[in-house]
Amino acid sequence: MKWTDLDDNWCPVARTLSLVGDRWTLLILRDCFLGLSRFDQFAESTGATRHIVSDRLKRLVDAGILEKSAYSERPKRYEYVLTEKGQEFAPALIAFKDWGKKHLPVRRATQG
Amino acid sequence: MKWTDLDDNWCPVARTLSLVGDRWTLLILRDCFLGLSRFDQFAESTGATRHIVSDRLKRLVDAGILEKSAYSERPKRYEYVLTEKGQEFAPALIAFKDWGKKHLPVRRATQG
DNA sequence: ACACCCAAGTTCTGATTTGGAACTTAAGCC
DNA sequence: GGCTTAAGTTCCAAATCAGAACTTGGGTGT
Repeated sequence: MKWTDLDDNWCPVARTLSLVGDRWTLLILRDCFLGLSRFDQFAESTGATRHIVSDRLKRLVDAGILEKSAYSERPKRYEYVLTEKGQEFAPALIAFKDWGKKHLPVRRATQG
Repeated sequence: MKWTDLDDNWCPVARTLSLVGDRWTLLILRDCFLGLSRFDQFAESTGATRHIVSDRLKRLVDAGILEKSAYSERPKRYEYVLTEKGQEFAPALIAFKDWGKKHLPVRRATQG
């Protein structure tokens, strides 16, 4: 079974995962909430390859979660911003953040 | 960059994703909340291959999100149940569920 | 005893997806 | 003309996945 076969699953969680169920997609979404909006920013911030960033942005735009618009005409330059549908994804990321803060503390500076 | 390189990221969302940032893992977690607990149940319910189920259950147990315990001694049979750490992941799945229900309605039975 | 069934995995192979780096396109700057 | 920026695309090797078969340990039926 593959990715998109979940998109008509009976379960709303599964349907959601068919769209955003991979780490890079969710990381890009996090970046959007942090105010980033450009291709290179996503690539640098997430650590994903440009290849992946390109693919995931396409999916997100197709799904109506992000909107691609030109912020410069010549040279053509685009930015990606959250649609309202995308904005409403915030609770999920907040839940991830809260869980991570509580259960996965960064354990560097080992009691130095 | 790979999966587990996110586990000491400064961002709690990224750290969370290093553990549960893939569709099968999250689908298995959903099943746990629905009351499923056995290997074959996860495989059938999620549609993931046994290979993947095996791998993801291991990760979840290692991470302390699920606990593996024998429900039968001879033959040895195991089940997987949410730890408290795992239980606390509920808000994230609820957020996914709510978002999916609102934004990704199943569009079959097309106005039949 | 012998054949068949179940649960929980593991193993195998071919197909798909990644990762990483280089290349492209279009324009501005010096 | 040559360097820089931004947004992608292309290429190949490596990692991961899908699907099916096999394994292990025991129970059930005859």
